Amino acid sequence: MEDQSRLLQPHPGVGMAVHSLPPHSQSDGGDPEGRKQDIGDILQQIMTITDQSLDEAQARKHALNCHRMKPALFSVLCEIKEKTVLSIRGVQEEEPPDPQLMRLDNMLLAEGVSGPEKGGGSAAAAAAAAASGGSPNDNSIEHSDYRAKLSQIRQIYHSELEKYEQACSEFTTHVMNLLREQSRTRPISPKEIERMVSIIHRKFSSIQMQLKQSTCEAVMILRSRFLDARRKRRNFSKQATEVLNEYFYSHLSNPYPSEEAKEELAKKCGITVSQVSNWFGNKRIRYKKNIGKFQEEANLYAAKTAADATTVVGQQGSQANSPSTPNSGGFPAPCYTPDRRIQ
DNA sequence: TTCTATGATTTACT
DNA sequence: AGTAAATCATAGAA
Repeated sequence: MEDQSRLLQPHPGVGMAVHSLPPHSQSDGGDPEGRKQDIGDILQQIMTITDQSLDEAQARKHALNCHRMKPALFSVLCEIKEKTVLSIRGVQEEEPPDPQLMRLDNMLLAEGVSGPEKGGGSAAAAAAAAASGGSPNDNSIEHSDYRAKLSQIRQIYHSELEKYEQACSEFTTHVMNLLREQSRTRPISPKEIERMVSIIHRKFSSIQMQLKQSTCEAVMILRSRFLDARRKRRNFSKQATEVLNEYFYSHLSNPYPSEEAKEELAKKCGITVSQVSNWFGNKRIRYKKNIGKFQEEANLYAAKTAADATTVVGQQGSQANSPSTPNSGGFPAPCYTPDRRIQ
């Protein structure tokens, strides 16, 4: 605290620079030549202080500190300082927020890497789902995989960030202590300390920026891999296709399975409900577009269901609960409508 | 390599 | 929300 009060305070009793030395310096014989010699000596000592060993330098420093001319020299330094500080001031003050950094921050926030952790990274999953426009309830395997990888990235990011912050604050306090220590021998304004701190922070934030950049890259790579995986098409098993086709052709007049039916089909085929929906969507449109092409297939499945029906009918009586007649043979171009199905 | 089949995605509509 | 229609992208056949 005592140091602080000393910062840049013109030494009491000392007015202007070299010309007004403390009175007792003049009692040194009052010889101008001798005084010049004296100052020259001191300056010489200061200049050569770096050439000495540490112990010598410490001793010298102490000696200089106690020198009777020290206050005068100190005040000179203060004055010089005051002038230079004035010229520095204003040159660098404003710190415009880096657009690049803001972009990175925004992206990390959007991806759920930075910002508050929401229950098990669901924010990230939601963000991914929203970004890809996919239905959020399927692809659970990929989703969990993606989430796991993302939370890993998140973890690394945060631990690194913490490390940087710790290092930064450690370094800052170290430098501040150093400056405070130095303020015993040279005048250091609080402004200067502030400046130094901001320089340090800038340096560290540029390192942080690198971290953010590489984190963003990692997320991008993960994202693209994830999306690629989703886009990668795997044909359904023969058996699954058979089950779906069976349903489709036996419900040809109304090939719109209910939610329950879809679930059942999904279970039978080992695929998701939205895959079933996709399949029926594709099938309807493709069948409608080119009925002729599907004729053979239709006949095949019609015969199949008919055969199945007869075996069941044998025991049950009239027609099985197949809701529509699998009008085998000539397929009239059915005109599907989502609400009142066939027209 | 090209072509076709097919699962997934996108867009627009109701 | 569910669908039609167009489109994308890849698997698998030729």
